[in-house]
Amino acid sequence: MQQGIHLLGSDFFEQKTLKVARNLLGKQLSFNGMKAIITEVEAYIGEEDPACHAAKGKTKRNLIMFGPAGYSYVYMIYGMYHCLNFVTEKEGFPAAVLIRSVVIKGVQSSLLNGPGKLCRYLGITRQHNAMDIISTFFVADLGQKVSCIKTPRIGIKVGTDKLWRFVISSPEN
DNA sequence: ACCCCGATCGTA
DNA sequence: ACGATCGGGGTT
Repeated sequence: MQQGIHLLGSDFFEQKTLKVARNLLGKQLSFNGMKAIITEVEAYIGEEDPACHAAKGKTKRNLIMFGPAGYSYVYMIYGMYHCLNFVTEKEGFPAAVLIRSVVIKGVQSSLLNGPGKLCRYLGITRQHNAMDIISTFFVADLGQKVSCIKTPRIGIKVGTDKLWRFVISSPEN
């Protein structure tokens, strides 16, 4: 990788999920030779969060969410799409951040502005579940400061009372 | 074996 | 507003 770029490891992800989510905005993710800036995320936090996949306890699918921070959680949705998440918080506490939108230089935003779309474009599938983030997605802090807005999460029927969606509102100060 | 549902997306 | 499409998870 380039010099001066700091890759985010388990120390970054093993924090409160809302903090991780907010701080993932503006970070760079590298996959299949493409560099994507994260512009929209959502937090899913614990068994008390009805929208979290861990709300009904541990299953084969959501097992990785119960493990230590710093691993990917990729699942298939609606039989056609995949969603990329980064597991957060301490082992035993199931939580993750869903990557909902990214931008890639020179790529139409319409191909990247949705969790299913960005996985399709980047080539992320279930085989990328439970991977070590630092050596698979190379999430990097480029030192870019961004501001953001908070909104309710999208596309869910429960848990819409929480403002757990974070979107970049302006690229720089 | 069967049924229901979904952290989506494209089309209408 | 709606259908595509199929794996996960619970139930019979």
